[in-house]
Amino acid sequence: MLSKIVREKAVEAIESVYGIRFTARDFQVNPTKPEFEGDYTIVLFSLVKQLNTSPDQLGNALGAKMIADDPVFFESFNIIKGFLNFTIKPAFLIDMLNRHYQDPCFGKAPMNGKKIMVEYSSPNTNKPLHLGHLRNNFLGRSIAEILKANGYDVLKTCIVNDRGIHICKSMIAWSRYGNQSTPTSTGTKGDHFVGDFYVKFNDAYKLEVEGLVAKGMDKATAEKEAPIMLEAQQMLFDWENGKPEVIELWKTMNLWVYEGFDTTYKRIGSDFAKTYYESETYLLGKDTIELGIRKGVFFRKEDGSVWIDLTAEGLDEKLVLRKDGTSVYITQDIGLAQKKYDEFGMDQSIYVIGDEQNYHMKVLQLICKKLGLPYADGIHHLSYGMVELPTGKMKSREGTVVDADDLVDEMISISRKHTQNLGKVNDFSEAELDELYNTIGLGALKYFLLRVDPKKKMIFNPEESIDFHGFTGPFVQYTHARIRSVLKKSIIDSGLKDYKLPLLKGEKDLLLLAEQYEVILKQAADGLDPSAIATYLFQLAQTFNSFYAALSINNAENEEKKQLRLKISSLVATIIASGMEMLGIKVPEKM
RNA sequence: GGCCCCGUAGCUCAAUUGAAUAGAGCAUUUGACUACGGAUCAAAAGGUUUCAGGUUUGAAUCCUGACGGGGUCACCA
Repeated sequence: MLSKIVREKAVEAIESVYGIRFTARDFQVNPTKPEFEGDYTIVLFSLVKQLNTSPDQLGNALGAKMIADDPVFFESFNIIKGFLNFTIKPAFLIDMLNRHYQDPCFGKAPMNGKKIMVEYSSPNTNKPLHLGHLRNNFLGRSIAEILKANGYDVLKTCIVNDRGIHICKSMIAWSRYGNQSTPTSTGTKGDHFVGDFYVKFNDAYKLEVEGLVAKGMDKATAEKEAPIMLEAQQMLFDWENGKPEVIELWKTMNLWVYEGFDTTYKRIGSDFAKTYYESETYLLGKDTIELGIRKGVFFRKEDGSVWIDLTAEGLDEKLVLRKDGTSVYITQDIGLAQKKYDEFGMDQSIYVIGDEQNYHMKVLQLICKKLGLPYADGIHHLSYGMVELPTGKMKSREGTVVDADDLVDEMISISRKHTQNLGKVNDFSEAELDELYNTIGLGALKYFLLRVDPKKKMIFNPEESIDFHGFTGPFVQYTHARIRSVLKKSIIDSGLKDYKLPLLKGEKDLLLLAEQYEVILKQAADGLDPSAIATYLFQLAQTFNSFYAALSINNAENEEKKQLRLKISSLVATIIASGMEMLGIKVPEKM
């Protein structure tokens, strides 16, 4: 961690020269901009004021002192307009290179004894997964990997919304229009099969409402009185009362969906240590509500419904239990939070949920805090933005949803086309080719969704397919394959112990960049932000490709340079493989 | 309407969380394979960071206001 080392050395130097102890946060240390000479820069302005001196005076005093104290670490310094730039001696970088050039654990932290739960995916069992779910799945999976690399004991969980009125809608539609067909009998993937009936329900519902309105009923009443809707509500009632044929149908249809989800999850690489089903947890939380009433956190209105008053916190009054005693969404979440904590006792719990639920999650955490629950502070909502089309939000009712399976298929088929055009893997078997197409197609898709800041909504244009050139997954994968190919042509010996030649720009750039990997990993974990890694890996790959074009590796000027560049290449490939793994993306040896 | 989020090149995104001349990719134009992989590299062009004020040595970043876009305010989940 060069920036940290420079910072610490600066703190010491200031103390010994001026007798004042600063903390590391009082001033900034950045990598030096390429147009200036140096590797790391101390920004002097914030110090000047408190030390009552000029930037030049401070810079000279600090620079001289730091070089005198650490002549083996710092080579030189210069001051430009309040910026103190240091050049680092190669020895530090060479030492790092020797230790880590093929170390898969480079940059990762040792176990810290903390347990984190990451809940993600959380699908409904009434329709297939779409592009928004993909962002959720990739984010959740990636965050889990990043936290693991930072020393946490990570537990991936998923809550399946397998119950409720929306599920009954598919069931009603199938009863009415299904004619006993099944995914097998129609050759349809189970989740799509059920999803189609969900659409059928909405079509039929719309027609019935229109019919009632035509007969003179007002729209709001018609929406409540449409026979198909009443049927669905009756079915939900029957389900809750355990009516055998309803439960039977529900089980059958859910099974179809799970088979479909399973296939998709396997393809995209989502897995969970524990899956919760809402049908098994929706009654939880009621006793917590009772506890809250006793504690005075909640209050009961005359009609029997239970509420919490959050107006003091700038929010509203929020219902936590219906007047008939049944639970609402938040009641279940309160219960599930408790259950998870009872089962796993984690220090933190991360919910990967879209930003349309910001308010809900705020309320959830606030309630847990007011109840004095031990896990309240550990709740963290990883709120991500919607994936939108150029025309706006995706809407299932308007058929403007980008289906996950379709998109994955398309990505794989594009990667097949590209690969075949290039014709570099003619020695691959059919099975190897299929795996390669998968690796590249999914790599492009995952990288596309993970390279932007999770908090921001992003736009996906289905008209233009996802790119395979430039700032993309395949670019990074290509760089890895290229390095592996070069490395196969030579042997790395154990030399370089006393490397004395100066480092060329391309060589030093890569070493400095590689050195930052550890900091990037930490940043990604602290900010729950995989895009930090995606951006970094692209920069690393790009820097390598420039280096590759400018300097020969296997035909270097001498053996020492050759070994240096082989090791640098190996380090870069190691970091790419490690970083891509955190994004859930595989890297091929050849492509 | 209340509350929350967002507005950066033609398009999609960055900017080390307040620092030096705001960076990439795509698209456009030009150049580079008998040196290790051209899914690459080198270069050109593209910006009043929505607008108007303010704080600061320093603002895309912080504050105020306007304009534009989105989310949310269910006894739905």
